[in-house]
Amino acid sequence: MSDIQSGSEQTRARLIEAAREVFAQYGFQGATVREICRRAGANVAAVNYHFGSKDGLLAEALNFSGLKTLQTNNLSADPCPEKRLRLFLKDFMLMLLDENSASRQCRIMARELADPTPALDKIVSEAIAPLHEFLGRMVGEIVGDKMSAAQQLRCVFSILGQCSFYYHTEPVLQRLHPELRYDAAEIEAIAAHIADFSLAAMNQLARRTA
Amino acid sequence: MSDIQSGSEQTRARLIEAAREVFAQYGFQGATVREICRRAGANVAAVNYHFGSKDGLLAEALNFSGLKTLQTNNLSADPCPEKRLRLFLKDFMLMLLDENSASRQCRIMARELADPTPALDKIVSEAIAPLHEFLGRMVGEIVGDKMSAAQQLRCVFSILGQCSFYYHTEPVLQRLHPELRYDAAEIEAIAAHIADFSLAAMNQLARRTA
DNA sequence: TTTACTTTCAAACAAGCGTTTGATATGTTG
DNA sequence: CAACATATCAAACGCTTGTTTGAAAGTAAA
Repeated sequence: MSDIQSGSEQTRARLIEAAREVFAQYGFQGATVREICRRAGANVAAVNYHFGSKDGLLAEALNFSGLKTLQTNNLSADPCPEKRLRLFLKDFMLMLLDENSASRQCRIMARELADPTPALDKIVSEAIAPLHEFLGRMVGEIVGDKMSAAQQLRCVFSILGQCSFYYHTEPVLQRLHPELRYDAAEIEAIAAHIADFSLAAMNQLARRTA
Repeated sequence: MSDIQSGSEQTRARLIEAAREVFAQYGFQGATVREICRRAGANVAAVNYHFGSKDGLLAEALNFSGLKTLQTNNLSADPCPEKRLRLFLKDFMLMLLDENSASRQCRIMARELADPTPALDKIVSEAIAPLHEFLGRMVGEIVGDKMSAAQQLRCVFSILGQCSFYYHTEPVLQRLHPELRYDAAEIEAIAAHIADFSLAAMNQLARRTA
């Protein structure tokens, strides 16, 4: 502990950072321990020494802080739930589509959905379940008591479905609409559309059943 | 050709069928040639003999006829575009979520999105692009000329996003709502919600800009 | 310095992968 | 029948994988 960090802690941190890159890029199956160690400048045996196994490294590489701060900041942003939904969608889509450290976490999570490993349990309980509850409360504020719980849940799914579509369909859009790029302006336009579309639907459906 | 099929053709067919199972279950990377041949009751060398390679087998295992007939049947079902959208969503969600041979094709396609191989080009050009155009025309009939082309495209994405969400999020729902099962009644309820939600949104948005 | 412990490393291990090989049946054709 | 092309097979090839090993280097206290 002569330096800021012990050598061991530095290696651990570099391995975790490299693992996030490689897991996000290739998925758990496609990622190789050797590539992670190469990027971290560490020996192949380092992963098993510090994390026990490749699975152990994945568990430590997960990080949901970005998603959590997004939600806590949103709650204190505005009293109007419609405005909070618009704000949430903008931040969420930027996190999902813009290239940043949080989007890498999203990539890892999305890959777990397509090809679950034991890490999916942690992802669901610590990230997805809170997100569903967060959006559930927001939808509840918007439609009031004019919808059943099942209807409200499906509205949450409709919102999340629209968001995740743009994420999943990126390789398709590159082939069908190569002129379309996910720059900041485009992402905000997408978020605005999802907000318009979803609020229009919820208001109309709440009015109809009222 | 003494029998109904030559022995060679039978082996080919069994390999393709087994490949669809295994690719859908494990993805292209996770699927092994040995497992496919075991299920087909064929020798390990059979894949390379009949299809050249594992990639070649995947290319032959793709089949979009279910998706195509769904669209052609839909076009002649009803003159009213709203009703056609409802019908399409019911059929599409049944294909996506109910267990049948078509849903296996969807699994293979979805896995290609998460982890593209050269087969994605064929999937996009032969299945996804026609589907986007099909829905684009339907949305155009519904909103008329009250929306820009970009807005209409985003409405198509909103509809497809809601559909694919229920597919992608199945492993999550098993953990969060284990009581929820994708039986025929539930799938039809989901399809009806997506139709209600999307038609309410499109009608409201078309009215607003008009 | 000696001792004990932690961390790194090159090398190897065992298992699994897609693919290839050459022999062996199988069926068709002259 | 003989000759030939096709199809199947056990076996092996070359390579990559996650993991293990035992020695070497580094670090800290006695």
